[in-house]
Amino acid sequence: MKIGDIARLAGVSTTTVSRVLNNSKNVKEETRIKVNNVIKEQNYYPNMIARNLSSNKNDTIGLIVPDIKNTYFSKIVNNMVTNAGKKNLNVVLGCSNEDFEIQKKYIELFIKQRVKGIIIAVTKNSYNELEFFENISSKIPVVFIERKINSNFPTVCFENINSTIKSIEKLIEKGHKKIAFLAGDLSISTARERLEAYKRVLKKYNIKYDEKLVFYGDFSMESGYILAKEIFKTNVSAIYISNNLMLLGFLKALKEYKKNEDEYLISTFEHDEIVYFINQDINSYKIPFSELTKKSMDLLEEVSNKENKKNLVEIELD
Amino acid sequence: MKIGDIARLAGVSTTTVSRVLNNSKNVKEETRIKVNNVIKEQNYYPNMIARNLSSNKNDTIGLIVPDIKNTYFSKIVNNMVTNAGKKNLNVVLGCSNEDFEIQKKYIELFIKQRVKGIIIAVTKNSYNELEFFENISSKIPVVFIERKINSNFPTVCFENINSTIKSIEKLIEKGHKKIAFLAGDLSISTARERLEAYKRVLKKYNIKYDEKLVFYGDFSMESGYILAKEIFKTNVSAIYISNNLMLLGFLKALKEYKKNEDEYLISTFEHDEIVYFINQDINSYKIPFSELTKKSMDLLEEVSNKENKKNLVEIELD
DNA sequence: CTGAAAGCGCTTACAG
DNA sequence: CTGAAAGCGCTTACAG
Repeated sequence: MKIGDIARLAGVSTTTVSRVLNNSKNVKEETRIKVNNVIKEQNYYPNMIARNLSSNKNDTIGLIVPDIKNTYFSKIVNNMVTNAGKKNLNVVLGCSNEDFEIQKKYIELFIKQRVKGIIIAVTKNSYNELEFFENISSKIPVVFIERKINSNFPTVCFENINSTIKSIEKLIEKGHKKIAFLAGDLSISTARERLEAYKRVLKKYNIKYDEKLVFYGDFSMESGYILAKEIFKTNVSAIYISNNLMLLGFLKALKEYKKNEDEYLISTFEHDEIVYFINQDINSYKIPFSELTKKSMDLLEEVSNKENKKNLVEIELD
Repeated sequence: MKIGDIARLAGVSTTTVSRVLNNSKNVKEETRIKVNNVIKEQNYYPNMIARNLSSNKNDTIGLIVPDIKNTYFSKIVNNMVTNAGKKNLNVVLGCSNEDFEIQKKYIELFIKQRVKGIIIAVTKNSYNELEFFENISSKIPVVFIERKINSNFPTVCFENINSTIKSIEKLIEKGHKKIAFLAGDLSISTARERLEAYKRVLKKYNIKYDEKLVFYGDFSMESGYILAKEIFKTNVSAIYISNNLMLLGFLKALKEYKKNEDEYLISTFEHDEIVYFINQDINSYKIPFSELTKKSMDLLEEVSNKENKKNLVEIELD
């Protein structure tokens, strides 16, 4: 069943059927009804492949995330798919698993697919590959989300520095001066920014920066678990943990070592609802993922039309 | 940059470029090299939209899941995308959120997109809509995963009944005769099959089926939480919980009521790694998600070629 | 081993 | 308000 069949059955030209399909103004009401009836009767679905080719448009966007098993990213995926669906846009998904080569493969796949654009939360170390991303961006609209690679590229992310400062202030307000910091993988912008925030807030409160209180991890549960054991050896009782997975690793260690829940006061950026089952008192943000996905789709649209005024959209948290 | 440009620059016809692009046999080595050089130089990516239209093929598959925030399904998505990527197939994703109308919208979107086929874990109650699915299946290859709707439709899922029987036997082996059962949403096949298994295993061990020990939930965390409180009123100490989310709800209640961890012996179908942080002693399966996704893609291929011998592929667990 | 030409199923100026 | 015809960027018999 193709547009020509509908045309024949309705006794009109394919042009007219196309107009009806696209809700074009210039169709007599009577004709429109006649055509729509045939479409209904035949249960006809227009071929978007053909439409996209001839109109040089595309209604699918490519989304690439580094780790969909991490609930932080599965929430992003969920929101993106849902918000895209509302606009009748499809989402093709790539999971890079933090591997640059796999990420590259998905990007190429999506370029060949001539998707409307690519929205990407890059793998670690991607900020070393600016040339690659410049090249890609010249072939297809690209919007970076969650993780920045460079201020020249269109990016939508959450405001990290002030948000993290506020989180750490909550610890200070409770009287803590010795605050441990669990850093994420510093080849990822969010990890760097959160560490920067730690340094700034200490300065703000005239607390001396102590290198021994900074523990370098990699955003994984494993590293949170390992570093927890290091922290147990110190006498700190307040901690900022740089992401949800490291928090889980930390909590796991807490449990294994039969530590009391309130032995540590913890702040983190975001954590899964699941954590409420373990410890109620962790300070974190409720992250507006839906806003992130909407704004990234908006920016993608602007980039497509080469009308993006600003490249960096930062979403404030509270 | 299109195939004609490459042809011109290489001094050959578009036919030849197309042959090179598709690794066709009949091209002189010299020509192939010449063409490939131009492709490299121009950083040319063939337009798959056009290829798909003219060859009447498609290299993307549509995947629809009911709830991607549930780690059970995000694991399926992750494995599907990864395994598809290895075959250079794209995956467009739909998240139905257990809503039949949304599911329908994604299906129609994917049909219009003329995807290679649809792999779907249906929403609850979908088994009431056989006519709809028959209709769809006549337009596009469809493979059902995880949840069955009817034995006439191509389906890949995990073996539920014997697997659940074995899980419950583990409780019986430890001397338990009074075993509570937390049922999932019975409009979903997996919930029905697990309940059936419960009945069968009781019969097998000559344990009287006691309606009061069956608690009807809906697969949600919330319902696990609520039913836990009911269970606390009874004197059972062994429980089968029908899925991962209900387990979490149960554990949450356990914690809130300051129950001892070993007060209940629990079996379940699958649970997130996260549960190890809460309770080490829960009996469950390690689910081979990768196998599910591979077999569903294989079956989709067979269905496409109308050469599927059997409609139901059940994956045994151990 | 190579190429001219028709065709995939749509859209879109253009003409009326 | 409607339609004939060209075009989107490929593939694929067919002929040589």
